[in-house]
Amino acid sequence: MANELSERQERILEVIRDYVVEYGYPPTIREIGEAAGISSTSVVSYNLNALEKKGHLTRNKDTSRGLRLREEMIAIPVPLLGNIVAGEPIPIPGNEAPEAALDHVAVPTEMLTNTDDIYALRVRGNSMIDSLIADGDVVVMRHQRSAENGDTVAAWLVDEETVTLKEFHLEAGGQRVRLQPRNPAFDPIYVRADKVEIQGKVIGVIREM
Amino acid sequence: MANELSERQERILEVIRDYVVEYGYPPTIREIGEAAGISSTSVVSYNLNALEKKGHLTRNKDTSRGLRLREEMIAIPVPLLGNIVAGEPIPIPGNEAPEAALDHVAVPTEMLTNTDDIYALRVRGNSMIDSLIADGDVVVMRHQRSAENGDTVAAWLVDEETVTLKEFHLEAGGQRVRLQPRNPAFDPIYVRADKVEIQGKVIGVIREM
DNA sequence: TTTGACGTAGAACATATGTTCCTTCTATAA
DNA sequence: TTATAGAAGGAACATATGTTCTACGTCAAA
Repeated sequence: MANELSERQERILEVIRDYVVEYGYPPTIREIGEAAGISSTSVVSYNLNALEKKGHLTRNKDTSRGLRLREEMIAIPVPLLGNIVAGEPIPIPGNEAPEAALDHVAVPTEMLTNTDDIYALRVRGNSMIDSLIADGDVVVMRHQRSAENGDTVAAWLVDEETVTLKEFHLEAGGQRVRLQPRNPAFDPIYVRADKVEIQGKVIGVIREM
Repeated sequence: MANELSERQERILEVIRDYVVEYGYPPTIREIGEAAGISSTSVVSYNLNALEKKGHLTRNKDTSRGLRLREEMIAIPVPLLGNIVAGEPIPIPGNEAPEAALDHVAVPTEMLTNTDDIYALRVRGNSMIDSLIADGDVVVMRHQRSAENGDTVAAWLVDEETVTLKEFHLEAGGQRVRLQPRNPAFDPIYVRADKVEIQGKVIGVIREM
């Protein structure tokens, strides 16, 4: 029973997408109508409600431009705290200086659940190449001091005084940590558990070319 | 001369960011005022104009919620056309079936200039590991049949019947193509120019973990 | 002190924009 | 055919929302 979209509804969705991309905010009912070739505002509203019922968007009553696509195309501004270099610890998102962010990068919403403790770093140098991360990449991080097996974490190697991004595995009854590169062409590193400090979890990588 | 932001303006920017994340569209002047502790709409408007002059956002006259942050947090919905597997040619974004997209992924605006001919593919398998791309990654592509030196392209190797993502270099007076992995630990491939077909240019990679 | 730029308030105003209501048209079931 | 529901069109309406104008306080230059 009509869970598919009418041609008109497909068109409306497309119009909204295009509009948001162009202007950065959703269109009004009249703008949708104009772009979709619908003269009556009530008809647009009618179809918008139908689209909401079918789960393609959300409306906010009595609110101008008060709609949002389910596809959720909004990207979250994440503070870009600086560069990550192999020889230095990772800067922590301190409450002290939230203004310290160099800039912000847009991160696709799907990549995030809650936005607290999330920050980004631009990678300098190719020291992370064995974890498939190159010079210039942006890594999206969640700040945390512990990790579960299988997490890709930023680990501070106490002896080497180096940060590295690797897959975390606690072994030998918690005595030893295996840091597994995400690139199968490279070998894991084994370190005594007390010689590793977790600085955060890697939740995403964004590379522009 | 006052290119810095006043405390109030910082606050307004923050309010807008939070609001957009929460609702998917920008706040009204009154909503900004309420959240920032400003009683007068004209003051909000005044500071919005100041922020526009300083380049932090754009306003659209007489338009409700007609503002957009320069940081450009909108992500663009890009059609996710399918999987890329080493043994098969890359699906082309055909006008025939624009509905063929499996899904859409949000791509940070900065990654894109114009949105035509852009599509995304999910990588299956680790055959692209030498270009720092792993199983599960999403590659953002621009469809094109030619490439310039230094572009990272999706290349179809005629003899091997394989697609690979590599840096493109035309050498030997156009006779030979060098396909350079983006990972310095791997060696380049040399192919006769007529044995390579460009299928598109890689403009970005998104990895969620 | 006076002047003027800047930031702030509050109220009035104009209009941008969602909603409601009444009709009309079509298609399908009774 | 008649009845009923879905979809569409148009106009009137209510209000959400940006703009304008006047006034006030502060601060630095003249």
